[in-house]
Amino acid sequence: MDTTAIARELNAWYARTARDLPWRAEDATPWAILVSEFMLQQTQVERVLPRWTAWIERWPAPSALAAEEPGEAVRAWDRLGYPRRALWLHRAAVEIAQQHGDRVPADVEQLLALTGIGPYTARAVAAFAFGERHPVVDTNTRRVLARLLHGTAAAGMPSPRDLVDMELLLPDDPAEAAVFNAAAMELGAVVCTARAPRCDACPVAQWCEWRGAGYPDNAPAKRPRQAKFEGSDRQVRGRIMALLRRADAPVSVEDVLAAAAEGGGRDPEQPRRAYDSLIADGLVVEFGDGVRLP
DNA sequence: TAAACGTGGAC
DNA sequence: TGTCCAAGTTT
Repeated sequence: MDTTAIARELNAWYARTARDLPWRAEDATPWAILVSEFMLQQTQVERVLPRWTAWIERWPAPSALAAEEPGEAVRAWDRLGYPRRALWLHRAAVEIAQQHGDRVPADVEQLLALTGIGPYTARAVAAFAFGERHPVVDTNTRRVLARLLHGTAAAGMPSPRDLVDMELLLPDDPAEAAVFNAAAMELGAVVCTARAPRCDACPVAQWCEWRGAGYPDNAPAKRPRQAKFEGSDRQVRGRIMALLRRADAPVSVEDVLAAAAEGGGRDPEQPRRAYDSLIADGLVVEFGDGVRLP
């Protein structure tokens, strides 16, 4: 396995074809990159683009966001999903403003200490915003590594081995390594896709173990698939959040529970359960005799 | 450690 | 139409 050739070809492909995304621009600030990573967690590029642009324009620095109420972050988050991320991003902005002099830290350990930043995001920010050499492994890269290195149709459960695998291919030069991290993600996102991979467009197809084995249907066991969304507590929580984002004044609990019940679910306790969970998450707060965003 | 956490696009 | 899946993190 010629790891040097793989890195060279993949980076050249990236230089040739990479999507022109604003957080990849030369003048993108570490804060702008950090915001993009929060938004991109479990969320596709196309849906993130308009929210990211508005966000960076409105809050060009962590301190600008930190000066707002958390609910403003939740509102600006709009329908990106998982609104707890908006709360966490606001919290991270406060931490950066107060503890790091309004500068996003470059150190992985310090990034990991920020709210809402885990192993992926910490390394992504260190690599993409500061050019540090780290293996950055997301779901796209895990699939690419699974096929290229292990000859399996899909990745298994996330594991520390993912970082070891990536390190095997990662160029020594930090700048090239940063590009390679982005290129592996890009390949997984646009060519080596989960459903219908476009191997004819793949710059590293000649080294791909899965292809060499004739595309066996050998995907390792994965975590059980997501529960049905229709009728779920998630859906009900989403309804409540949509109502409160729209409201410019506190909403009565009765109205909130009524909106939560609109789907007409079987479980009579579901509206209250969803409401209580939002209170527990801090996404909804009681205010006077009503409720609103925090 | 596994479950919980939104929303929308693709097929 | 229903299922899969998407730049993960937290408790």
